[in-house]
Formats: sequence, C-alpha cells, structure tokens
Amino acid sequence: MATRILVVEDERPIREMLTFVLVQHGFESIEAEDFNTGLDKLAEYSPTLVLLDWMLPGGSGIQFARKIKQDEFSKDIPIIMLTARGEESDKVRGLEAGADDYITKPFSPKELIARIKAVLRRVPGAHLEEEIIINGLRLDPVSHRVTAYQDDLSLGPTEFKLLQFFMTHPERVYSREQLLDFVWGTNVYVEDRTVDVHIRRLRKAIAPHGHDALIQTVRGSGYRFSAK
Amino acid sequence: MATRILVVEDERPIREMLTFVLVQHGFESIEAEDFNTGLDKLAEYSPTLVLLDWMLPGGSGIQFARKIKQDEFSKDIPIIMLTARGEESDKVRGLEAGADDYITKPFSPKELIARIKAVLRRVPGAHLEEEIIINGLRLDPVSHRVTAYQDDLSLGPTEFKLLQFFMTHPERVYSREQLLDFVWGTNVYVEDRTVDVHIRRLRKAIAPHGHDALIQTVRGSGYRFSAK
DNA sequence: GCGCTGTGTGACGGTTTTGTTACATCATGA
DNA sequence: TCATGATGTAACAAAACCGTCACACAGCGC
Repeated sequence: MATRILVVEDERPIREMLTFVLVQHGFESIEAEDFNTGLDKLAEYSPTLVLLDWMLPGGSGIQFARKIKQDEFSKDIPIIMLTARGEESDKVRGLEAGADDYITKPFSPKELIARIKAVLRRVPGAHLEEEIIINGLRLDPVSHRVTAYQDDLSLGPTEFKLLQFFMTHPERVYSREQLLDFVWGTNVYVEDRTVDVHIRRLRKAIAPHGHDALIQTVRGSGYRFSAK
Repeated sequence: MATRILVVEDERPIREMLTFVLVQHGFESIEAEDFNTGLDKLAEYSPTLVLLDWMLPGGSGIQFARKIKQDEFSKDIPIIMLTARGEESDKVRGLEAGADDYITKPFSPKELIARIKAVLRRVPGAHLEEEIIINGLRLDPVSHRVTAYQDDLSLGPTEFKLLQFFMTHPERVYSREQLLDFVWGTNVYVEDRTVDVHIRRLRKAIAPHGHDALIQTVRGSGYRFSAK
C-alpha cells in the first residue's frame, strides 16, 4: 500500500507541484487547501504524514498542527512544515507546536523526499523488535538473524519474512492467499503455488536442527507453524 | 577512558553531591567553584560535557556559557545548565547563550544521568571517546586511528566514521538510508548506492587481517557489523 | 489397487540486488 | 595554482533471489 501524505497548502501551484513530486516517488497525495478541508481529509484518510504550509491564511498552520497533536487518533502522525526562508521565529513556534521537521522554501524535490523518508523512518513502531525463540529456533529482527542453537541459518529475504510471520502467529493455519497477503503484501500478482516453493526453501533452511517439522502442512487448508 | 564532566557550581554540598552521582555512574568529575576556576579546568581537562550552575555569584553562568561556545576549542562541548524552579526567563536566556539542555532543581540522580546521556547521544563523537576493540580490530576515536594487531590501517574520513558507527552499533542491521542518516548526516542528499561504494572501500581497508568479514551484507535490508 | 487431487521438489530463465571499477568533481593544503 | 586525496555517481559484472513449471509423490475416497 502506498504511503498517504496529506498536503495542506493554500497556493495551488505549490500544492500541485508537491503532489507531482510525491506521486512520482510512489506516495499517495491528498490535497487540502485550507484548515477545515485539512481536518476533514485528515479524519477521512488518516494519512501517514502531513506536509503543512506554515503560512496558511490567518496563520492557521500552527492551529492545525496543535489540532493534530492533541487528538488521540492523530497525535502520532508526523508533521513536516513548509516555511519561507528566514522565518526563524516561525520555525521555533512550529517545532513547539509539534512539527517533526521543517523545510525551507524553496527546496528541491530530492530534499523533500529525503526529509519525508527520514521522518517516516523515525516514526514507525519498535513493536517488531523483539526476538522470538520457539523450540530453540531463535529469530532476531534487529540483527536480522536466525539461529538454531549455536549456528547461524541463512535465509533469503522472503524466507525470513515468512518465518517471522509464522513465529509471530503460531498455532494457526494460514491459507496460501493469506500468506501472500501478509508476507508478500496485498495486491501482488503471484501464483498460490509460489508459497509452496518458499515453504520448501524455508523448511530446508531451518532443517539442520530439525526445525522444519515446525512448519506443518494442513492438507486442503494451508500451512501452520506449531511447536506442539 | 571515562567521560569527563566539568561541574561548575559554587555551593559545595551540591557540587559534591553531583560528583558523587556522576562517579557512581562511571563518569569522571572535575569540580570548579567559580567562573575563573571553571575556565582553567576547562582548558586543562577539555571535558566532554559541562554541568553549569546558572546562579553563579554575579550571574556569571551565562558568561561562562558564552565563553565556551565562542572558543574554537570548546564550542562543541555541550552544556547542561542547572536552574532553580521557576527561573523561566533564565532558561530562555540560557538556551540562547548556547546551553544544550537544562535541569530544574531539585532533580533526581536518575534524571540527571538520563539528561546527560541524552545530550551526549546528540553530540556526535562525545560518548565515543573510548577505544573499541572487536576481534582484534581496534579503533581509537581520540587518535583517529584504526589498527589490526600491529598494523596501522589507513582509511578515509567517511570510512572511519562508518567503521566507528558500525563498531559502536554492532549486531544490528542498518539500511542504506539509515547509514546515510547516521554517518553522513540527516540533511545530506546522496544516492543509496553511495553507501555500497564506501562499504567496499571500508572492507578493502580493513581486509589485511580478514576483518572485512565483520561487515556483512543482509540482502534486501542493508549491512550489519558482527563479530559472530 | 485406481484415479483424483493436493503437495513436494528440483531446475530454469529472468529479474533484482549487490560488488566492483572507472571517472568526473570537489576540497584541501602546499 | 597545482597536486593530492576524497567523494559521489554511473556503468558493468557477478551473485542472489524470485516465480513458475514439470513431474514425482502422498493422501484419500472408491
């Protein structure tokens, strides 16, 4: 799924330029030209990030930021504010109001994208950072490593993701379609049987200490990862 | 080598308490009771951080901060100021004068240490004063040198920073983007692939004794420095 | 046992990612 | 100013990975 970015900017040419750059880099752009439209679209689309012009008519940029940061449902959405050169005092107020970064106009597309990515990188949760150990099979998301007792198992990116999914969702059957959804990602056009092949590769990779038995085939339904 | 902290505080009980807490947490404390002593010790010990009482007799705390921030040799030394509760205006003036953070008295040892660590984390290289040795590869941040057993290895500035980052953050995968953030700096916009080239240069530089194997490629994710 | 369906497995071609080199540019100091 | 070294990027080579297929094998109802 593409990352949704809400662009709140009153000047149409700039707004369209922003959308152009964003879309070109694979983001989804949602435009809003004023405070109220912005709030509506915020609620409607719950974007991943907000690009906010600081010079909205009536100086409502700062209000908008406050609104976002106060609301329970949107307070974690990062804000990047757009300021004109030299508006140093605004910058300070902006950061105080909860902006996560700022960009001084004029800026290059490259800079814009870089900052967006930098902010997004800082935000997403550390939820997936815990290591998991099941029956002596250890998966560490941080070092991106799988170990069985003392030795390092080597698996490709897809096998790793597949195993990570299984280990975080054990004791449950998943159909090939579901696995494609969760591991490969939604709307990827790939054959069901591809899952079989990766299951095979994964089993082979974790076989050295017999962990291949953890991945069980449920005939007619799919696969299950189970320690029992 | 322990991190040196200069404590500039006129009240002896507080000063000694600070030293006690600092030493207990593995820091080295250098005490100064007034402006002039402070400057002397600053020059003599070049501490990593300054803990500065804002209420020095004659209000010279602010002068002290300015002095530090103006001098070429000390301007990068972070300052944490100690303020009494409610001295809001001082806080503002303090931050303007170059303080990096402030703590309101009374504070708990825990808070003090937390803030010191937070500040040190922001100051590049400050907490990295100690030499690091991993698998016989030795990096000395002070002399800016890398040695493998008896050999001196020669690496360029970027390679050095990259290695330093890796050695202080081992056993963890970093994406190219993250490495650009941490090693090159947040607002530098260069291609992802540039990282590859520097990885290559770094590997080559540390290869003489086989240390290139410490830098591992994690396909699809980035690179990892690992002694395992 | 037989036929049918579902799964295991090895191999292949194409694609993506990474390694490596070369080169133009930039910075620095003599 | 020139020389030197460092840097970023492009281009090509090599390696890893992916999805698919063909065929073998296993489970199951008859």
